[in-house]
Amino acid sequence: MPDDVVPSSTQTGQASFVDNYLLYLLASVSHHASGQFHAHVRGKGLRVPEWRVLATLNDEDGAMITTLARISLLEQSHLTKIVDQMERRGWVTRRPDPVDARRVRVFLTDEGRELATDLVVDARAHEEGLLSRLSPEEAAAIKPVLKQLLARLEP
Amino acid sequence: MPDDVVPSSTQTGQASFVDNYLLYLLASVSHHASGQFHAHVRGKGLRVPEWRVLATLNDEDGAMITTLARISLLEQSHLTKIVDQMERRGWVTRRPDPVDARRVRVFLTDEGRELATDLVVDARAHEEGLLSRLSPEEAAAIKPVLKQLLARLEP
DNA sequence: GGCAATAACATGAAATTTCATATAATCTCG
DNA sequence: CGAGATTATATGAAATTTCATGTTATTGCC
Repeated sequence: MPDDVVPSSTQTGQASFVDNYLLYLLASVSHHASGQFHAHVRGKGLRVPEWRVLATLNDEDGAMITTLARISLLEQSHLTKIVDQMERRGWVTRRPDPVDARRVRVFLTDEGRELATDLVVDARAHEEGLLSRLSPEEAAAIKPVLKQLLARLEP
Repeated sequence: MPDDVVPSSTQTGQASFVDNYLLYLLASVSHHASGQFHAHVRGKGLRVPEWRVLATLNDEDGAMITTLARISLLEQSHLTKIVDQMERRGWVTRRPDPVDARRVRVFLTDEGRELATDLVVDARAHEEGLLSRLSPEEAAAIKPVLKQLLARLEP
């Protein structure tokens, strides 16, 4: 067993740390899988954060800026700027909350809702394509596991 | 069944699109789980991309700029700048590839290796904490599923 | 060998994102 | 009721990240 067979560096390929590190696997899968759909989103003339906001509003129209930011995984001040843009583009409108004047509620316009609806259809189709790459058992397991981890994480 | 019980918006909370969308679950879990460790990394005076590069080099010292960028999920030109910083900080050094002079190989300095080693220890501990929040079955399933999806994704 | 095509890295400007802070409204509670 | 604390959003400067391109080196062919 000559030791000159083994390179001095750890480039032999097997069990490296990163390739088996949960946070890396999550980031990597998210990066590559989302990357595919993000290319589609950009092709339609949207930026990624805009797509996130549309999808969130499609679920819960009239959400507050802060809520949108939290769900969209964006900073509040960043989200304010995204909404500025989207308002100029005619996809959303701001309306003050009748109860609490500090709050700004963001609503989809008709055009925005149409765009959101279309993209959600595309997203569902893309998701199906992703899940079809897994065995039925794996496909059935992945979302529950992620939801469970998420549930035990945020609080 | 009076319809004024149901708000006009879809704020009833149950099955929204986003909360069940695979790419959102991945992004969200990655965001929140990594966020915890990233706070630790920043507390040690590193930026997140620097930690990624250290971890990658710890696995494969002397990697090329392009390889580092791909593994670290960063753009090439961005990675060049990260390496600039890390070189100034004394954590890595650049050396030309003896075979192909276009290539730049990045090596950990002693200080960089020490930092990387420490952080990998911390990362393993943090990962254990995350996995402990799942049932044994879930914990056993998550990495294989992610690896499988990743394997069927990149090519 | 030599020329076109490709690959690796660097660079500066542009775009995006974050940070610190300002403004305004609401809440808490003495 | 009112002063201080807190919450929601906006804003401008600073930092980060991306984009387009430049330079240098290598490869593939003819």
